[in-house]
Formats: sequence, structure tokens, C-alpha cells
Amino acid sequence: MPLDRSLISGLPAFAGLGGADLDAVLSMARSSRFAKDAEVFSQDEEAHQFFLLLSGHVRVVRTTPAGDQVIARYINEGELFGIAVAMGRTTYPASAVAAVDCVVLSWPNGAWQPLQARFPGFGTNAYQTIGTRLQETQARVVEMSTQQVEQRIASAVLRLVNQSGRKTDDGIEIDFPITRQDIAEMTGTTLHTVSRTLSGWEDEGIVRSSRQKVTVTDPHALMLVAESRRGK
Amino acid sequence: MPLDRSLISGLPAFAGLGGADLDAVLSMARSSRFAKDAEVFSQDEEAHQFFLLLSGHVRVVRTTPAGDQVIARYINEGELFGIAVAMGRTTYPASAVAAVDCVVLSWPNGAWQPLQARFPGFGTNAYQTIGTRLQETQARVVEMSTQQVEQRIASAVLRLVNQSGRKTDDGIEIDFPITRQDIAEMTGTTLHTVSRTLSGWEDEGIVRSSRQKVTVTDPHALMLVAESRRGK
DNA sequence: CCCTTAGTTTGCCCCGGAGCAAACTGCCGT
DNA sequence: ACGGCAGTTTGCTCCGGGGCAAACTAAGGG
Repeated sequence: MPLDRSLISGLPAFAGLGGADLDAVLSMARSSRFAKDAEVFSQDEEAHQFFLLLSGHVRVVRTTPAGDQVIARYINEGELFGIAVAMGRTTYPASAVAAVDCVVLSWPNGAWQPLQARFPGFGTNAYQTIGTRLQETQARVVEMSTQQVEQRIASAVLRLVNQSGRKTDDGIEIDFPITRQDIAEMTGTTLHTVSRTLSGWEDEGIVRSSRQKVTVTDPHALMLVAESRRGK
Repeated sequence: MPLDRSLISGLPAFAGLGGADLDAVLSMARSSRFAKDAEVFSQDEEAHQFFLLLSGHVRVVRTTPAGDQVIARYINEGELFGIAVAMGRTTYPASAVAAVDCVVLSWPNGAWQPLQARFPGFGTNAYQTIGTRLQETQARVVEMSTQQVEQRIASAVLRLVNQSGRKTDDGIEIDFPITRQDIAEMTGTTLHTVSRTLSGWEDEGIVRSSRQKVTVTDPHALMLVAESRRGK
């Protein structure tokens, strides 16, 4: 069953392509469904495909030899991921896990060259994605080098809310399930400290949180926390 | 005075190009000299050029609004840097400072498209460079999230020694001047802790260090330090 | 509907490493 | 030759937040 072009029209990766072009792009792709917690690809395995997230949320995780996990990023709908081929890598440097049930498009690596050659905007967009991620990752290094844990957690929560927030009557809520442990793995701390921090914010009326759910009720106050220079 | 093609022949960025091609590449470039501590480009300024380091060493530094500095990386001879254009950025996300007297080639951003179009290997190499840096930066995030300060310093020193080491009769020496403060800014700690750590290693016979100089006398021992799982 | 289990909260203790202060040392410029 | 200064070393103190342990709670499965 052919894929409908409406799936990818409007995505930045394929901006400006006409209907026939979209069909051509889709004809090389395969769509698949991943249940929550299923692995889309696995760290260090040979990269044979690259992916685009149609719906859902994907968590990209690195695991150290010692077994510690670090969340590299969350992928949002419409984003490319697992593009090892664009970086000249033969294996995936991290694992990708569905944070909720997901629908994913995938192309064999062999489609990379043709796609890029035929649709220059596609290549440009992909490389820009990588560039943006490099910036973000470097910003994270800066954060981890210079900020206290509370500020880092605030930044991480704000990022999640900005990228994947859903308005509710209570405030803005992260629209996929996320544990204290997950937030700890994003910020380089422990679930205990995250829990204490969120509890503190809850007392101050900045957030409301429950099991696997975080709602920011006062984004402005949270931004102040994130920016507050630690007492010199 | 035209630049000699031998300057860039043998560089991975221009691998496989013939003599005439190399001349074409060079005809678009300009070479300049930067004294130690001079800025090649400055954080947040408009990116009009991209660069290739012909000789010397360049330090890429990010400064936070609060004035904290973090060293993103050191650029070695033959590497591209300041390639904001490849990432679709209009400003430089960091400053670049000559760690020693340097010679640098620069191209106007306008040369990017033509170079890429005419020499596909050049674009590929550049994007691979960015991909590699993304991997490295993510590895650094993992390190900062999971390792103790001593291990991080060990990793940083090993990286410096591997990338820019010079054999001496004492061991392998970092071949540009580097302060404790610099190492602190690479590892997210303070110069005091770096100093104490290096002193400790010196007592154990792993390194020899003096003002702005670090020599690793026992690389294997240092690798053990870097890998030592912290006492669970 | 109850029981299991995953996720969360909190209290307590302890320590790695930051902050501060002061002394030391070798370079560099005049 | 001699300051002066940038870079380094070291001692001391203090505390943010990690580790451990235990109790609590909601969700989902049988």
C-alpha cells in the first residue's frame, strides 16, 4: 500500500517539493510502527537505515560500558534521526527507544545519495539538523560545566516544554510520559535529586507533577530559576 | 602572491584533487597569520568566512552571559573550523583564539557552495567533520554525567596527547602551552582541582608538568585512571 | 478487586570538590 | 639585575548533592 504524500508534505526536510517529488521520496521509504519502549535501533549496531519520526516521541540514549545511561535528546514529530549515514558513520552511536507508540518512516542508507542529489534541500536540511544538534549539545556541555543542578533541571524541563509542550488548563504539560530517572539522565544527576527539586518547585507553585507527568504552571518563574546566577 | 598547492595537498578535506583543482581551491582562499592569543573570530559575530588551520593550534571557546568560559575543543593542523556556513548558521557560536602563532586559510562563505558543488569530497569531508564533532561532544556530555573529576581530567589530557602529542625523551608532551585553567575549562572543574590532580599524578610518576606544559610519562597508567570505575 | 510492581518521596549521612586565601616560582620586560 | 606578574601550589573550610535505606502510592494485570 503506497504511502500518502500528505504524510510528509509540510515537513522542513521536504520543503518545496511538489506532489510527484513527495511520492518519489515515499516510494523509497517504509513506514513502521513501534510500541512504547520498543527499540527503533540499537547502539553500536550497523546502521543500514535512517529514520523520520511521523508521530510519537523517541528517546535517544547512550549507554556507557559501565552501564550508565545518558539521554542524548528527544526526537519530535517531523524530525530526522538515526542519520549515521550523513555523518559518515557505519554504526549508530546511541540507541533510539519509542517513548510512546510511534510511527516511523525509514529509508535504506542507499537512498541517501539519490535523495540528496535529487532534492538538494533535503541534504541541506539534514546537515542543518546535525549542525543544530551540535550547537545544542555544546550548549549542554556549557550548562553542565557552569550551572548548578537545580538550574540544569530547570533548563531541561523548559526545553522539553518548549519542544513538546501541550497546553492544558493547568499550564503547559510535557506530552509524553517521563520519569524522574529520565530527567536525571538528561541532566547528569540522580532521580532522588530530581524528585526533591520538583517537590520544591511544587511547593512554590511553579510546577505540578505526578507519576510520569510534569506540568509547568509558571513558566516565567521557571525561567528565572534557570537563569539565576548561582551565588557567585 | 599565489599560494602553493603543497599547502593543502594531502589534507583530508581535499583528498583526491589534482594539482589544478588544488590551485582553484587556493585561488578562492586567503592566508593569514595570527599571533598567540589573537582572535580568529569572535562569538556571536556575523560569520562571513570559514577557516582551515595550516599550522599552529586554535582554541575554540564559548563564553556564557555570566562570563564563564568553556573550551569546546582544540583545532589541529589541517582541520576546518568556523564552518558556521555548513550548519546553516549566520553567526559563530564560539570564539576561536590562537593558542600559539598560527597560519590560517580562509574562504568567504560564498565559496562554500561552489567548492561543494565542484568537489563533492570536500562537502562530504566537512559534514563528516561536523558529525565527528557531534559524536565527540556527546561523548563529553556522557563523561560529565557519569565520571568523577579525576577521570575527566585524565580523559582530557589523553585526548590532548593523542591529538597533539609530541614525543620527547621524557614521554609524550602536549605541544602547545596549556594552563591549569585551560584544562579546568575543558573538564568543568577549577584550576585548583586540576593543579591538585596533576600534582598527585606527578607523585605517582604518571606525568611531569610545569608552567603551561604537561608531559605524560606513563600513558598506560593514565588510561587506567581514566577508565577506573568510580567506587560504585 | 486485590496484589504486584514501577515509580516516587524523604530522611540521613557523608564526601568530593568548590571557594577562599595565601604563599610560591619562574618568566618577561625594562 | 630586578621587579612585577601570570601561572601554580597548597591548606582549610564548607556544602551541594550523591548514596543508601525505607516508606509510600498509583497503575495495571490476573
